[in-house]
Amino acid sequence: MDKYNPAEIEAKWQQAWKEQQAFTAPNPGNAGAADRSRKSYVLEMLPYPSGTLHMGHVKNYTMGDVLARFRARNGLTVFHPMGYDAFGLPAENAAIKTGAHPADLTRINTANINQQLHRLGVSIDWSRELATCEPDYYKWTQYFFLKFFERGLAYRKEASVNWCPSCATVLANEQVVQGNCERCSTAVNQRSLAQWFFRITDYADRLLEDFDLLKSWPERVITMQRNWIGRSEGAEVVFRVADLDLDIPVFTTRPDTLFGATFFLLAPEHELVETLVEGTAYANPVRDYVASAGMKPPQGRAAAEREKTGEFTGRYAINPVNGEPLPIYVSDYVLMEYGTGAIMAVPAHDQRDFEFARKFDIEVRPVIATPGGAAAHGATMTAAYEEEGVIVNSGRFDRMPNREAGRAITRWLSSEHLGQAAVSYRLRDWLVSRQRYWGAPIPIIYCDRCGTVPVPEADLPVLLPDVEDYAPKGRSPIAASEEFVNTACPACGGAARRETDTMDTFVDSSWYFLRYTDPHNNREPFDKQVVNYWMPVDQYIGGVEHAILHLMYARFFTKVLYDLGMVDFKEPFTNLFTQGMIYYKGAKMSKSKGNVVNPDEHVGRYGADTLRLYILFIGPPELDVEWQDQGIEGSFRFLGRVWRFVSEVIEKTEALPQPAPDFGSAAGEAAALLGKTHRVVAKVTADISERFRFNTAISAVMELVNDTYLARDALLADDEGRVVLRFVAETVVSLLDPFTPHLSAELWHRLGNGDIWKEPWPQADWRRLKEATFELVVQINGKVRDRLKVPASASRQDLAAAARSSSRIAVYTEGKQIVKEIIVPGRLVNLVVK
RNA sequence: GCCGAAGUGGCGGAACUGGCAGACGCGCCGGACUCAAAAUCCGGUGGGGCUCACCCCCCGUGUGGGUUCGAUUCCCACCUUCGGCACCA
Repeated sequence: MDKYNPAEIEAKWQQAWKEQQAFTAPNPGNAGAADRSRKSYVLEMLPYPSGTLHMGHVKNYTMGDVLARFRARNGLTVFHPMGYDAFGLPAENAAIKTGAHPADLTRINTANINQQLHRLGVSIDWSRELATCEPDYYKWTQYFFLKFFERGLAYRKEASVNWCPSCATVLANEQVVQGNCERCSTAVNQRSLAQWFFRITDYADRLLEDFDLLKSWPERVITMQRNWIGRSEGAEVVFRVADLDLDIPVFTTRPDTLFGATFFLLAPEHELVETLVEGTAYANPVRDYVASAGMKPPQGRAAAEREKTGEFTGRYAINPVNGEPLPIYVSDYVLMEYGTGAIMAVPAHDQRDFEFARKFDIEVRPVIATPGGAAAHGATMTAAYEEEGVIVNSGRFDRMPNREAGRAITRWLSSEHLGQAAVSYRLRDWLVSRQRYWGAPIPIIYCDRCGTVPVPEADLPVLLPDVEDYAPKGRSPIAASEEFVNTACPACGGAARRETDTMDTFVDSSWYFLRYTDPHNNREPFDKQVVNYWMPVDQYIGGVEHAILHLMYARFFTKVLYDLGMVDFKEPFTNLFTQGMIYYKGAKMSKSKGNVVNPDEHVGRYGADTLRLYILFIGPPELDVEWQDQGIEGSFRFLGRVWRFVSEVIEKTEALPQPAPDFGSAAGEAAALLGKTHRVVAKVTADISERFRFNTAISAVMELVNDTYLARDALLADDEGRVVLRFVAETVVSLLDPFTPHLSAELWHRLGNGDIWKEPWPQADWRRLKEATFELVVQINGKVRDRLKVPASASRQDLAAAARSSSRIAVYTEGKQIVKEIIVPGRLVNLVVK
């Protein structure tokens, strides 16, 4: 018997898969293409090629591979492609440091990751491999930008935007975490710049509605997106400024409190601030206030605990419901980015307004009383009343429940043309410009005569030019390339300049899953029939850190493409699984903390199969788990145990009579082991397909191997036993295949069979699942007092009788009365005694 | 502050619909094999008590209550940890 040598067999089978193109999935119309009802698109989030794969990647790709291999062996045509999210800052920053070209660095890194993925043995259709930084990919990213532009979904505007001083580029709202850059954690500040946006806000309602189309998305991911979109229903109400010919609309979710408004607020950035104070004595203090608000970092301004500040403008806004003049203040707790940048303030029913009113000594006027009681007194209230209640002090709306009053007031405003029902969103348009080098150039040309002109489709791709210096200087490095910038206007032929910003790399990854379906198409981004055949993705797997960013952008992109008639589906990812992180020494693995476990080292020492097995055995895949250095040793030992057991079976069963005898006569230990085998088949199948519980699937196979070792000597004694052992060996090898494909391929072959990845998945024989006897638990008053071996066929009466006649039970029932019997067939009998 | 997830042996974790808590693995202890060691195989391993021959009893799933014949599982309150959002009108 030779020793388990993972290095040797893994190289051998990886070579075999490569030569046979074992995991190539043919497109419709080609030989071997399956009926669409049998397709399964299994996808893991594509890696950013930053040098090497880390353990999170190993977990992600192993999980995807287990599903892909499992589904393939269950008769599905599996589509399992891979690519690289290859544009982005790390390569560019490395280029700045070393002087190498980002393209060269990226090529080295993607090649390395390709090698690592091959060494992991993942069943990828490599014929569809792509990198988002290749011109034949980003040509189509630019093409989509033009399509968005045509539809008015890509637009340029001057706006206050997030600026990361360290990355020297602007960021989308989604890429600012707690006021810091999502990538480098530097504090983000605001700059006013002309930038390109995608109109994702137009799709806010559809992004919300279509959650209904998503199956098995984790609730928390949907909740995070829902909160991020932040839809609020309310009303827009127009206030007129006294003495000036000016109307200012406000958005409110509480039209029911309109009669309680006692002042009015503008955001410091509001365009009418200057108009209100110009030429008055209030001008200078207000201007000073606006200027100081602009200096504050946004996260400081957003602190709820901060004391309210503001400045009176000397002007008054007329409350449309009662004609009352409300003093207009400027305050930085009003955000220009939300609603209209102006609010009516109702201190009695909004805590923020309440704090402001107390500080500036403004009247607090309650208009909602507690449901059965009275309204508070504005002068003595210590906090705003934000609960539901009954309307008071509001003229003819008095005594209405407040929610109903809100609707009635909105209707009245609408009929008087003073306002209407309105919806507001927290979601902002997606800022896609980046002032960096390593990304897809935005295909736009600026002409003095013709204005903003899209690059004609025939001229795509707009190639990224080579430049001398990649260092960020607050504008894109490609702006330094005269050759690139200066061009002819496609409309008039006159001198014009190219846009020099590149696109956010999240644009690249918003459609890569579509390109996989038709990656070599050079006439269009993909063939419509082909994309509709493979899409949507049946199972998407990735980290929860993309809950909002990538997953929302990709959903948006897909909806736009649907509207363009390019795809026939509205959602890209039908099922989503978000994996937990791997911790080490109590913390996330990170280079700066120095607690990184390198996958290559473990593949080198134990082999890929051991690593794959261990990373799934360690715990439930959706939870964060702790990496244990000694734990992987156990997985390696287990595979050695499987290897020795199967090798021994091969030796001892060579001379078996052919054809093999039927199991029908199996009895005793042979029958017990057969039963166990079928139960394990059923459990592993269910754990993989229904629950994603790979850890318990693996432990079930371990149990089977343990049982087999104990029964081995007895079973080797006769032919019938040997036949059973051989069956168990084949089943173990087959069940492990999704987890340890190299080991299984090798042992399956040695057992005298063909290629295991082409074999059907084992089926549990339902007749053998049931055990002949079971252990009946007998409880007295809920405490376990005895266990009895009883036949599985025993009736309820039999169980009760068996329980009562137990000598151990007699001790507890003697001299007492059995007041109740609870009988759970197949499990227990509980006797309640008094 | 609001929303969500999680708290089980020395450690990672299991217990699927309310029914034997601790499967499986790590670690540790003991035995077999060996001149010896490694590897391997077998057994033990929540805490406490006992007439400790493994018979039996008590306690035990973050804390305190509740529902139930019976609760890791359901309900209420609280504590801790981790994620998300956070002056969004």
